[in-house]
Amino acid sequence: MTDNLQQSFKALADPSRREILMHLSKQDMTIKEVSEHFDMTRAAVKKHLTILQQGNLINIQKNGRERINSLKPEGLQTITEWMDYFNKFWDQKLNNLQTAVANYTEKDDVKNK
Amino acid sequence: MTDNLQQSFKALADPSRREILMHLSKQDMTIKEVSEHFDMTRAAVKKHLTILQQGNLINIQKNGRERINSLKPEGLQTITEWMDYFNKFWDQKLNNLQTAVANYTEKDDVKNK
DNA sequence: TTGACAAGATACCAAAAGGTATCATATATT
DNA sequence: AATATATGATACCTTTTGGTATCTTGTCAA
Repeated sequence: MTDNLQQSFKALADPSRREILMHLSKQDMTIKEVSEHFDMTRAAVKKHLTILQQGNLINIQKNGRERINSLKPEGLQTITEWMDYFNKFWDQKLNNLQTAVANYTEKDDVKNK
Repeated sequence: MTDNLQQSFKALADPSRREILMHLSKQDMTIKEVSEHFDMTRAAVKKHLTILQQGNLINIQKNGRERINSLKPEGLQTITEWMDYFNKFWDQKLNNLQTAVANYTEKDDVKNK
C-alpha cells in the first residue's frame, strides 16, 4: 500500500472530503448525517469517509447500528510536518533576501561616503 | 476554473510532484534538468510542472530557449492557512482533554481527603 | 418476530489523471 | 545557413477516481 503521507494528501485533494472535515470539526456525525449535507448518495459519502479514514484524518467508531465519524489529528500532523520542510526553506530564502537588501544598503552607504 | 486552494491541494496530491518540489528546494532547474531525475518522459514532467504552476507552487520563468522552474511560496501558504483552522480545532480539543484530566484529578483528591 | 433503518459490499459507468509518442516551434551554436 | 537543443502542443491509451444502483447484513423498536 502507499505510505501515510500519500494517503493523507490524496484524501485532502477532493473538495467534498475537505467539506466533510469542516462539518466534522463542528460535531461528530453518523454517515447518514454527513450525507444529508451533500447532494450525493450515501454510498458515495461513505467512500469519501473511507478515504479520509485511510488518510488518518478521521476516526470511524461503531455504535450500535451507527458509525460515528470524528476528526483525528494524525493525518493533518503528518502533512504539517511535511510542509515544515518547505516553510523552513522559505524562511531561509526570505532571510537571504533580507541579507542581500542589507548588503546593498551598506554598499550604497559606502558610495555616498 | 476551480479555486486556488483546490489547485494547490491537487498539485500536492501526486508523489512525483512533491518530489519535484523537493528537487527545486535545492536549486532552480530547467524542465530538462528536472526530467533527468525521473524515469518518465520530458512531456510527462512538463505536465506535472504545469500543474504545480497552476497550484501556485512554482514559478516558470523564460530564459532564452530554457524555462527556469523555481519554488514559489504562495500555494503552500494557502494550504497552511487552510490547515490552521483544523490545528486550532485540535488545540482546543487538546485543551478540553487537559481540563477534563485536571477535573478528574481534583475529584480524586476530594475522594482521598 | 417482524418491519424499519443504518450501514456494508459490489458491479458498473463516465470522466479525469498520468503517461507515451510524435510533430512543430523557438533559440543556440557552428 | 544549417544543425542541434529545449520546449510547446496534440492525439492517444490505460488506470484511477467519483459517482450511482442494487443487494445484503446488522440492529433497533413495536
